[in-house]
Amino acid sequence: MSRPEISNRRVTAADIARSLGLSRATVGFVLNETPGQTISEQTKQRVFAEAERLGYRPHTAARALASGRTRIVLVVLPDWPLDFSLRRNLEEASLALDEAGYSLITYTPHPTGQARPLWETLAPDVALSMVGRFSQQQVDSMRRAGVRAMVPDPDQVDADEYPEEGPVLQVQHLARLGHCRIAFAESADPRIADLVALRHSRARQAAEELLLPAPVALSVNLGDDSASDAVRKAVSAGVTAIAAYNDEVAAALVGAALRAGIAVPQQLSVVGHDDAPIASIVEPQLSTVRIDTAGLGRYLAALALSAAEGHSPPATIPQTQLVLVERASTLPHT
Amino acid sequence: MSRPEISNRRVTAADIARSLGLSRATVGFVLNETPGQTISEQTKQRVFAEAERLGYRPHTAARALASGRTRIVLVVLPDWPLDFSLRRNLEEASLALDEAGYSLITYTPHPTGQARPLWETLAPDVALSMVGRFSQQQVDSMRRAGVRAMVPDPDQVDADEYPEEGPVLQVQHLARLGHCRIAFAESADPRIADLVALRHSRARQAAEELLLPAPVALSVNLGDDSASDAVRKAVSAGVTAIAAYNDEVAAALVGAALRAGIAVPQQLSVVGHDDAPIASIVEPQLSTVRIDTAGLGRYLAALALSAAEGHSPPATIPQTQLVLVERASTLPHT
DNA sequence: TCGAGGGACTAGCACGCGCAAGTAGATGAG
DNA sequence: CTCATCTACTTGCGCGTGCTAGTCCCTCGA
Repeated sequence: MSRPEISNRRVTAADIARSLGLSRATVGFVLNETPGQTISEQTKQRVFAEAERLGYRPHTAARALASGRTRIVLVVLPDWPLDFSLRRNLEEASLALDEAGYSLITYTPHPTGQARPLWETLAPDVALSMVGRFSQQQVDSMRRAGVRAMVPDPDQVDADEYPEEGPVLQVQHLARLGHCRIAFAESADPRIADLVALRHSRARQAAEELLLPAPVALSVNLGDDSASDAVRKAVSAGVTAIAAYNDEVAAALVGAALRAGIAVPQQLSVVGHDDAPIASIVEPQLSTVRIDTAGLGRYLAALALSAAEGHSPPATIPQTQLVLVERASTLPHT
Repeated sequence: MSRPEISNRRVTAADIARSLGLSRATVGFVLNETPGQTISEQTKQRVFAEAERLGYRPHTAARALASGRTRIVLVVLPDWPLDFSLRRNLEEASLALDEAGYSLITYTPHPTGQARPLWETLAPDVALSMVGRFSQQQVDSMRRAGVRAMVPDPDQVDADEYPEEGPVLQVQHLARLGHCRIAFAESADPRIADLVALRHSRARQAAEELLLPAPVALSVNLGDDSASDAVRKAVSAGVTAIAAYNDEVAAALVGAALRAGIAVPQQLSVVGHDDAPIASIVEPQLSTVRIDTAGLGRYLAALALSAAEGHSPPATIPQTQLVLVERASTLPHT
């Protein structure tokens, strides 16, 4: 019934206390659910109700100053455009962190390195790298800025890499369709060279295990004509099926093939990776590998949280479910 | 534990003062170059030197609490992948802001909208939208969170509106090809409803000026079958050409048309917007509108700064050059 | 009757900084 | 010599929270 008072000042915990005839401390204890305090249930409810009524929002800066923790997780991203799946991961992670009262902020360091790195001004509780390990210089800078935890932990050298199983699924799928001459199409973008190489090598391993010849290596640069060259190279090498680094590369190959008069999937099968929107947009729709991005995102969040609160990290990388989605861009070899 | 003790505490302005036998206020005045204070040159130099020596970094949270300003500029980005030029412009803006003591933080609101928006926890001084105007709900939320300035300014309804000329180019292009029955395909995504509506209305205006009937309104939701419905609706309305909100929508329409046995561009022309990578990936390659964002970065920074400090905005909007890139998805009406 | 032992709170400091209001000493005008 | 003015500082409050160290009252056992 009673409307929140109209005032340009922001609502503080002291306002709640005053309006309820309580002390600031009590209000703080209730709102933070501080352990070791005995507050009557009735008072708690009154505080919650009044906070709601007044539209109270804790002042982040004040809280950070008092507690020494910012409740910020800084995710350091590489300089290349985000894969669809990575974006979804981050969204999922952000949601999970938000629930725990943390904020996820993304940051791409500048190549020039002129500006102060964002962690110096934000002083996040946790810095999480999606680019590999932090450099010693970065680690020092973060420590000085008060970053209490980093992922991967610079003190622990053992690297638990994400087991890229997607390319394995791609190759197995193509093999099951009877394709023997397979190619793997890399993205030529140097900034993602590591991940590209990893996926390529996993594809090679998978082929080896299936006693297939090593995949022909193709390279596609989005934005120029290299996809046409790649298709030409593949065809002249007798390739009947291509596993692509991701859906964009796959789509580029499909487009180039069609332009060259090569029917997809009748003459050439192409399988993508990530199940990005583009996979179901293009014609023919792409067979691809779907990643359990939600699970991965939650894992990321759990990793950051454990680092923030000093728990031990989640036991294992969840066996995220990869699924090969069969659409129209792959067909049995004839 | 693991490290030899290096004075665990962070360096504060009080440390500098103590070490120099000065008061904290003096140090503060020097470091902030506070106007209206007379400090001897010698003292200034000693303060600067000592700050440097001790590696002093102002505590952002404390400063924000005391001054009421966070010196953060929050750039709200759309949910689609950023093209390279926009990325570089953001970097440029970030650099320029850094020089002025501000930090640029990017933020992409979550589709689910479940998490608290980042501005509530960061309380930036300025929120800058790259997605069109902020919704009234967002504006209210930001005001409540203490955001002092927004770009574009929600109070100035017509000012500094980015003149969306892209749709005009699309319609003019289609008209020049002889198409009369034109449709505009919106994205159904509610997150970008404002920008979608703006482009749609610009397309409508352009059609009107060319004495064409108002474009048929189509709505496409990436990820479901709505593109097929849209194509069906367009064809039954006698439409021969579609201007799409962006390249993804355009690609989805092209895919759906092909699947329905409608030849693109022979029976249906489609023109996209943004010149995103997908535009040159799909087959047929999309005619689209390329946005030249050169210089936009520094302009953005200047815009944010003027909003932050209450100056009048920079006079000159750089004349961003829009170009219609003609590819294979549009043909003259027969 | 008294004191111990809670339950339910409150008083108040610390966090690091910005900034308004003061103050001691030097200088110059009348 | 007095007083105003200026320089070069210092004192100290307040920003909104988190949290330690109480305080007050009520109940209960002896």
